Amino acid sequence: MKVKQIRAIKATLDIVCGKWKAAILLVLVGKTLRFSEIKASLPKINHQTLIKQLKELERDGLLERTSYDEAPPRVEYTLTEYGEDLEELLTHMMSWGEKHLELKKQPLEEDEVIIDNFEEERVTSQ
Amino acid sequence: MKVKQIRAIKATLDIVCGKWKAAILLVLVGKTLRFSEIKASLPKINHQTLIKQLKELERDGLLERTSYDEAPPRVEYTLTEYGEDLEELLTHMMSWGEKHLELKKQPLEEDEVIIDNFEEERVTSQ
DNA sequence: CAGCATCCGTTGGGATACTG
DNA sequence: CAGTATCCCAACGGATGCTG
Repeated sequence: MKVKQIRAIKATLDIVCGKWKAAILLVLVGKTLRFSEIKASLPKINHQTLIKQLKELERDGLLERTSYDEAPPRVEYTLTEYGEDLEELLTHMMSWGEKHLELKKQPLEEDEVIIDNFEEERVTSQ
Repeated sequence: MKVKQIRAIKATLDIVCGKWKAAILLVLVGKTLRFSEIKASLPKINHQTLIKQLKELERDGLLERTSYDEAPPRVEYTLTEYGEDLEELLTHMMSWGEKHLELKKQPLEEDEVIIDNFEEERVTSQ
């Protein structure tokens, strides 16, 4: 076992493990959205929290922020190459998570709506 | 965008995002280890913390705990099918993380030793 | 050896209010 | 509209001490 490996994994997790990080990234895949549009896609996220998480994602090089000097202000966010690369990984996580949730006898309902509150009661099952 | 997808991803992240979870899982891949052996592989982890994280991983169905009624006590941990399935995902995370770390001009040094302290100073680069 | 109970400091998400 | 500046609280990792 190499430290190298676990370091790389931790690096990934540190970036993606924020409560809304994955959702934000998914929303932005293949698109360029304004702050308000992201917010609209994630109704339950706190305004301030969204700003923080976007900043972190920007700092970590996953997305690019473009600020237009207008009134009213307009700011757009796009995934960088590395952000887009993450989609594949997120899909992978999704596959595993689905299988695991089914195992736990917590079948997911079909749901076509926009991302709303995906957290809710996480069954701690103890 | 479906709530379903992000829920599955969150389920995965919730399980894997503990500070030592990934390391513990990696150590256990393909093996059956005693508590003390896991502890020995992860010198920097706190005794109590390891117990907690193992319990969570057990609760989440990733590993199985076998307690032998002996003196001194002996307890062994093995990955379940679902735990083993995670290896592929962890490898995927590793690939992405390596690429990302290289981008950040923080090349990783080769290191053949056992998992030690892989965290240390995470360069926040701001 | 493995585990429990307890306490503690830090952190991260969230709420609120205010700016250009 | 987008962002800053604070404050708050719950949760987690970690430290210590005790048990069979």
